Amino acid sequence: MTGRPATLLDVARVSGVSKSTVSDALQGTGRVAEATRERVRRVARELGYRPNSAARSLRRSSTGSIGLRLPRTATRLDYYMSLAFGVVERAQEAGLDVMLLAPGGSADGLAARVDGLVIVDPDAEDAALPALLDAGVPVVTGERYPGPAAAPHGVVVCDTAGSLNALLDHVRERGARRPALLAPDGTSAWAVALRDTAADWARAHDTDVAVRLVPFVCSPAEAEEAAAALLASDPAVDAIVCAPDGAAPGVLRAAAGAGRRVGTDLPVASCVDGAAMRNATPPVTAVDLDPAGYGRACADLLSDLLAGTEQPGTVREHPWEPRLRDSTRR
Amino acid sequence: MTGRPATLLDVARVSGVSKSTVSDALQGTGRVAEATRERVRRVARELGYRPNSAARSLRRSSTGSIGLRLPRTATRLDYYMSLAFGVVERAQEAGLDVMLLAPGGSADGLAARVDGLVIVDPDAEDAALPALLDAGVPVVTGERYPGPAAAPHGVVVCDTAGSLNALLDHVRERGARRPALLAPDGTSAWAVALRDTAADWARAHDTDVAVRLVPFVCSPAEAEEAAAALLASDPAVDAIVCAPDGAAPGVLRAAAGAGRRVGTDLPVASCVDGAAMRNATPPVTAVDLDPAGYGRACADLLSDLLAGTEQPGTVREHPWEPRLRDSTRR
DNA sequence: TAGTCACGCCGGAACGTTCCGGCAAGCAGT
DNA sequence: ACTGCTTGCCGGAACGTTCCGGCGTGACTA
Repeated sequence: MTGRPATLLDVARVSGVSKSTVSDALQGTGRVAEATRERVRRVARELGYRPNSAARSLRRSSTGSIGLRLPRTATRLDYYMSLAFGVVERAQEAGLDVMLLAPGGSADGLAARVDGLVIVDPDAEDAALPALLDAGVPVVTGERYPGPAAAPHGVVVCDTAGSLNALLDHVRERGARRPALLAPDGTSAWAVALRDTAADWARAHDTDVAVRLVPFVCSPAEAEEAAAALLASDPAVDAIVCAPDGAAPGVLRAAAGAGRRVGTDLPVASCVDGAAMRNATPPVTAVDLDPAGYGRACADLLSDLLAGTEQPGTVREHPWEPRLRDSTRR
Repeated sequence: MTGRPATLLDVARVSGVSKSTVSDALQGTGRVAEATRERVRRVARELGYRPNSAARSLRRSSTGSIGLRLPRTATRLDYYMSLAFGVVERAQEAGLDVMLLAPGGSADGLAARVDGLVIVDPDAEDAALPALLDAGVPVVTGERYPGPAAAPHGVVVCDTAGSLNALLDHVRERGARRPALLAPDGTSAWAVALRDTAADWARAHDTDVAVRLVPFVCSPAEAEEAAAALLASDPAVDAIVCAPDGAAPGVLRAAAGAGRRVGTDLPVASCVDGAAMRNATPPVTAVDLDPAGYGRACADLLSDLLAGTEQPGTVREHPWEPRLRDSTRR
């Protein structure tokens, strides 16, 4: 039982065949009589045989693992954690291990240790990304890479425009005629898409959407200030949609401060769901980005790419789901 | 530049020595003239040589990577994410890769793929843990393992009792004479330590600490209900310390509902810091468990164990830090 | 009866590294 | 000049797997 682990050769000796046959029997490759295959399997099980992954990697020149790189961000950590678990689960189904990469770390010799890479929310500012994208292994990014480097082999995107439209339509249905958007500043793909979408929606509905910029990583205090200024300068605003997570609680406070009742005369919604939305008073309507599913989708695409069952350059879309809560209920 | 990656043999050929010498030169092992060593290093750099980790693992029979297992918990995800990054950073310094393990997954053949394991907040209910602890590789747990299995080779603990005492002392300094504790139910090591500590502190200060049980994973709504009941049934309570994260916002709401002013006549503090504490109104005094540092400490102990510079059975303590905020300010 | 073919299995060579034993040359001490 | 030691380097064997070519056997065909 204990002692040095059983090798292919041990199994071969015990079951009275050659190591090649054992390998074939266990892998399902080559030509092996069904009876032999069964016997070998049984012996392997009895000896507790575990293939040595290092030897296998060496021979196959593939490591059986993928790298996962997450952004180092103060907020949204729980979102990324769920996403990471999604990646791990899907990867495991494909027999792949997941290596967690340091958010700041370099690509140093990484290509030799992973078969592929999942990079979540790639940032144009991240100096290590070009090297990672060029590491010689398939790369899937979660959201598009806005930076200057080779395009990844696969991308999984979320329909930012669609979800913001849905939110705006929703508050309009609730009677809002002049919704406002607390949008993130900066030139990230997400921020730009949000602002464009708000403008398009306003045009389509022949109205205005007041856009107030807040920091990309937005504390409730900053959001409160922005929302308070918004409500003070433009009292006609009759709904607030806020984009960065962490912003909604601040908006709620600003609304209370301005004497507006959230849900009844001021619907509030958020583009990003999370514990803070569910637990706010009142709970805030939000778009659920399904981080675990998103992670699964990334790993899924990467494993298809690795298996060759999907073309490089593929872009897949991951669905979102509105969560309607009291903050937009009359 | 591109093409198949350079091997030891390539470097050897170019620099005119044998592969053994190249290996020795690059590893710093064996006896190599300084001039030769320098030349080999230069050639290796020029050829872009990266050691093949599979081959190295095979030969050394060590994989160069450790496994990280996190609990699957709805709350505290951001805490665990920071912790994970801490593990990765420290592991990287030791030249180790970190494999993220699926929270639910089994130990299946894992020992063959990692040199060691970090298991965070091991749960007695977790059926896979005994197998993991017995996987044949060194294991470090973050917090003690309360279950029935071999003890891990290393443990990093946080001084729960000390931090709760500090919090109770702090509110007492602020004038509280009859503090209450919202404690987690269940028999986890943490929950038990908290309740015992509260009893000890009460005895030492010749007073009572009203203890109200809330779920281990506690939503603000549940905490609000518990706190409201507490304040209603025992109006003499003049401070509330809450243990599970996520509870404090509910306590704040309950206090407002009972007409108490947090910070002035009702200090509130939390045993676990987080974004929700910092961003609450008022911000809540809490114990900062420094998750990233905690993760580093776990990886640090494991790497010492792997290097043989630390004895199996070692228990190390990770320091905590009080964060005093307005919720306990007069 | 000979030729052909599929089947079942085997041997050996890789994969790229580390590590051990050994060998030649140089140098000091007898 | 012989011994003994150190220095610098090398060859080869191992690690455990996969994969390719090949070989004997029996069945089927002509």
